Amino acid sequence: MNPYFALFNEIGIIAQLARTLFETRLPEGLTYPGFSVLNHLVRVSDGRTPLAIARAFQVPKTSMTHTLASLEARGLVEIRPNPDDGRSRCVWLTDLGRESRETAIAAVGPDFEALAARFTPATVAQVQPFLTELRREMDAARD
Amino acid sequence: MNPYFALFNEIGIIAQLARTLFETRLPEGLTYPGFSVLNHLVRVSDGRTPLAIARAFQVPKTSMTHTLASLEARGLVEIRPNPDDGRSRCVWLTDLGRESRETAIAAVGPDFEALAARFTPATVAQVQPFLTELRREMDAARD
DNA sequence: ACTAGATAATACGATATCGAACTAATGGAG
DNA sequence: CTCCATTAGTTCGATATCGTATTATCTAGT
Repeated sequence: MNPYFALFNEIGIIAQLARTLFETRLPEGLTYPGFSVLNHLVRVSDGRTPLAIARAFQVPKTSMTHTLASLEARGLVEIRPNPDDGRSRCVWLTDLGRESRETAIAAVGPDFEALAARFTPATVAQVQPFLTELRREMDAARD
Repeated sequence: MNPYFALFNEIGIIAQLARTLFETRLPEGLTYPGFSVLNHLVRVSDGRTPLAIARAFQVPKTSMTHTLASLEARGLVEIRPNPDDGRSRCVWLTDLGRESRETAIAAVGPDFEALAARFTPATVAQVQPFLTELRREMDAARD
């Protein structure tokens, strides 16, 4: 089998397994995409527009509208007008949103520990650069 | 950031990018999950039950019912009674199903080639064992 | 052989995803 | 300043996903 095809096959399965596992740990009502958005906002700082977030995740903006509406309804983010652009809006994390992210991350702690027993952080660190480079490359390729 | 968390984060993004890219290449009407099932049946041989396939993909069996119904409606698989178990059924690839898989794989050929320009098969082969092992481990962990 | 619990698959309803069409605001060309 | 092509976001409809409940069948214990 084509080695690239095999690579993506494996990556796809791992992503699916990780997602399913993670979802069982998430607090009630918080979805995986919802969590991902919270996490993204913490990592790159909030105040982003819905479109910028949609692009970061490579999902249609309509999907992001839906995800954000759900997060807002649960009080995990606040969406306010963009002072620089009347068409646009800015997404801000609430304290509850930050807490929910922390809680979710803490909840998978034991899973990570189980994994650490089998794969040392050093081993993981060895693969990380390749994956980061691959992601960057693919990210750049879509235009 | 936790190295394991970062790892899955990266893997999740790559899977998403690969999926989106792949979907644009698929023949009309064939979905990504649909293709994945065809591919799975070719790789591990067909005649599997819906439940076995659902487990292999770590998706609920109701989802697989839906995916298989769609594949069957398009004539890509045939679903026949399981001679060994009256409750169950077996999924068989049709010639058209095999062809569709081939076509889909061929359609991403150019993308793979573009990738090969940046990542040699040797580099990929270097990372593959880690990913395979990780997948195997996570697969075994769910019970 | 009979019954109780387990298992394979489906039906149904709620939610998620996403393309196409729409609305509102922006910003550049004249 | 006035158009108008572009852009941000939403609405709507079609399809996908998945949890719960249901039906049919199997299997183990008696």
